[in-house]
Amino acid sequence: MTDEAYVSIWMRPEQTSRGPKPAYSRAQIARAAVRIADAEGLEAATMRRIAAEIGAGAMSLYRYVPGRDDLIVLMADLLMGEINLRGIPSVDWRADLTRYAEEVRAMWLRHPWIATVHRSLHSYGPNQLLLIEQIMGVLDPHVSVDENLVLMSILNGYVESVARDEVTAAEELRRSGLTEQQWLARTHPYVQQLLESGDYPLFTKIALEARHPRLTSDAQFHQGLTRVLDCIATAIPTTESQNNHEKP
Amino acid sequence: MTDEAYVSIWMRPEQTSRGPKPAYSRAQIARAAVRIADAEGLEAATMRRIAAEIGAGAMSLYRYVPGRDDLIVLMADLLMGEINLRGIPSVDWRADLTRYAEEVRAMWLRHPWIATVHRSLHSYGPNQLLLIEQIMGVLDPHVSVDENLVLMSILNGYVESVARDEVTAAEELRRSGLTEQQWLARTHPYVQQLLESGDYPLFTKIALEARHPRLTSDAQFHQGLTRVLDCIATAIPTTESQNNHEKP
DNA sequence: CTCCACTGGGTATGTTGTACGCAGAAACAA
DNA sequence: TTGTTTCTGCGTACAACATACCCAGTGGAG
Repeated sequence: MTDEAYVSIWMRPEQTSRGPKPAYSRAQIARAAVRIADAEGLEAATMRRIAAEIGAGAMSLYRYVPGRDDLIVLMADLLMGEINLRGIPSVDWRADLTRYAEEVRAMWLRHPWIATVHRSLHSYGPNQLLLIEQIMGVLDPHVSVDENLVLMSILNGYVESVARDEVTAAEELRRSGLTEQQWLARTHPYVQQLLESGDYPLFTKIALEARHPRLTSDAQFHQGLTRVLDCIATAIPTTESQNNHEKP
Repeated sequence: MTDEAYVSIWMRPEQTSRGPKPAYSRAQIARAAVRIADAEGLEAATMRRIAAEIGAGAMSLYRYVPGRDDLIVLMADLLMGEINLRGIPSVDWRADLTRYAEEVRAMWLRHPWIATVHRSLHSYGPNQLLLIEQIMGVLDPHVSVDENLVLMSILNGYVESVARDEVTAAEELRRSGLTEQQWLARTHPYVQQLLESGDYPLFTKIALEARHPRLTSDAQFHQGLTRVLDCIATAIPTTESQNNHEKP
């Protein structure tokens, strides 16, 4: 299915000309793979397992996809399509970016395995590209393209890194096969050892004094998000709706 | 080497009591693995390959490390030890955080495979924990622990997400085995197709009008970093050295 | 009706992490 | 010193993986 000048799966559309009608489709295969990865992790989504899920033989998948890596690219783009940005951009950029951040994080939590997928320009499919269009459209009326790129890289960096931490922990818990209580009980001795060693005073300060880690992960997320959006606000020249800053 | 209540490799220190003197060591094995991963990617650092690198039999490694995943944890902590933060915290928090950001990014570029490693609390080794101590120490005199956590998560999010994008591209190039020119020539048709489709006006605007993507990656990185630090500055109550803002 | 580009998929191969077992070495107990 | 125990290095073996190759069957093009 590949030849020497292969670039990406997006340059190799599904084609059907002569011969028997295909029994399956890329979308069907990708959806089955996502289902398995959601439930049991990306490493469980093997070619054989995916094929079994749709009732096909293992080697049949290679009629639709050059290899497993390309299939994962398809899966990732499917996920990007789940992000619902209807009504964006609106008149309220801050609300738009908040909604975007929440949607991205929610998608990550639904599909924790996305943290293991490498994404770069040539792997961007239609859904990812559409997302870029919509999100760049939010600040496009207010700032230059260059400024827009910088600000979105800060926002995306924050959102993805928080989401990454959350799903890393969630995946570890799932992989362990333990309940959350059991897992915490297992991890506790290590934390205890660090605290008692006395070598890590600031880590100790975080563990003992900080209220942030005791908030719900939702609240933690929004706390940082608010700061990021405040930062973006200062970069926007003339805003009629100057947002409410609160300093405790 | 593992039993039912296994937590992490940091709870299982290297021990030597009875029996023959070990011929190798965890550190030696981890260093060899890092060397291979740097040169050929993490997937090339197989147990057999690492063992061969130090002149051992494949199964000998399991006398030092419970499994490959734990070895990768050791490798990651070795990398954290490369980050040189001598003289931090100083009196100038902005210089400190800039240096930290640059050091982290430089480390990522030296070891691109770090992007594929999942890190979470119970995988944090001594070097990672020391890094946390040092970096939390920078703003500790100026803000509350909670504020500090939020601000550092924004900074780390930015730094790691930019570094991640850079090393993803670099790894793709390496994996292709092509020169940069050849690689760009390969990718070009896809970009061209996107531009010509007319479906992605903002993507087109970025490709044609933006100057940001034409800067060196160093300059791109520092541009966003400056903004992040400006954002942090607004969260610090009384600063004697109010930094120079420039608005074009 | 003939052809052949296509399909589904069985079999086979090379590579991986790692379980198991064994021979030898070093510390301990006598 | 002399067992005895507990460690070491590591060869062999195995299950799981992605996937190359092959072949039989199918259905639109001529």
